[in-house]
Amino acid sequence: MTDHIPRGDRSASCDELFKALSDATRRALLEYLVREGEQSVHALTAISGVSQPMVSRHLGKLKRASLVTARRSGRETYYTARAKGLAPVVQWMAVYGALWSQRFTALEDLGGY
Amino acid sequence: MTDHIPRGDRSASCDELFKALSDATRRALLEYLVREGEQSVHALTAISGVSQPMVSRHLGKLKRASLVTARRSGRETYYTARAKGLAPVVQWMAVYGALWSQRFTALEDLGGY
DNA sequence: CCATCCCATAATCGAACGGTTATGAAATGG
DNA sequence: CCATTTCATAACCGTTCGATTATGGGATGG
Repeated sequence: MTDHIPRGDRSASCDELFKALSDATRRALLEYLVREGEQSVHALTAISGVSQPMVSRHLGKLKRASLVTARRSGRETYYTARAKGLAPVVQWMAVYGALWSQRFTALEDLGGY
Repeated sequence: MTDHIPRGDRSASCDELFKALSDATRRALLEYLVREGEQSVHALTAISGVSQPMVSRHLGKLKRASLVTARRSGRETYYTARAKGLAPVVQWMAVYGALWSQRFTALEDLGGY
């Protein structure tokens, strides 16, 4: 409330976000977390197709990009997709997508071409 | 009309798009094209902060990602931001952003900033 | 014509990246 | 306790990437 500008420390920069999303394996992990909810590294490794250390590193990047959060319980670490993480990218798309459509008067119906 | 799914041949894959958007210089070029409209490589080089060959290569990537089009006129090449290029990413965001918001019932301060 | 301008490509370099195996550190369970 | 599970980190390798300088090839204009 005291905070009009929501540029919190947990909000990643657009650059970091786009970089995090630019890898297919990372997106697959993220998509799985979105669809299935909180998952352990073990479970994510099972469906990722890459080694466990690689999964950990990918999750680390997603975490640094504020796209996931980690919860440690015993010897397992559970990762969860973070809701507000995509906000900066959504905003970027809104700004440039909007200007874009506006400039071209939306002769594109997104479905028609 | 025969085509319900907008998966046209000129539409780049999500992977290619995210990769194209993952570089700050490339995004700056794209943003400039969106704001200022069609520009020559010369003009883009002037505002990019990198060398002309690098601008050409960045534009090449944006073009391969279907985010810009090129028009050659004499010895100059004019690049234009392409409206429909962002569609796959917008769709991706819609799908996962939606599920996300739904799951967390949030999207709370997205309007705040 | 010839010098010039605009652009693209080639060669090259260092940094970053995705991936692997090996190792180590906690927590769990028999 | 000791073996095992779970995860993270380290060391390493090949590839990709961003960026540079150098080169070449078309248009342009004196």
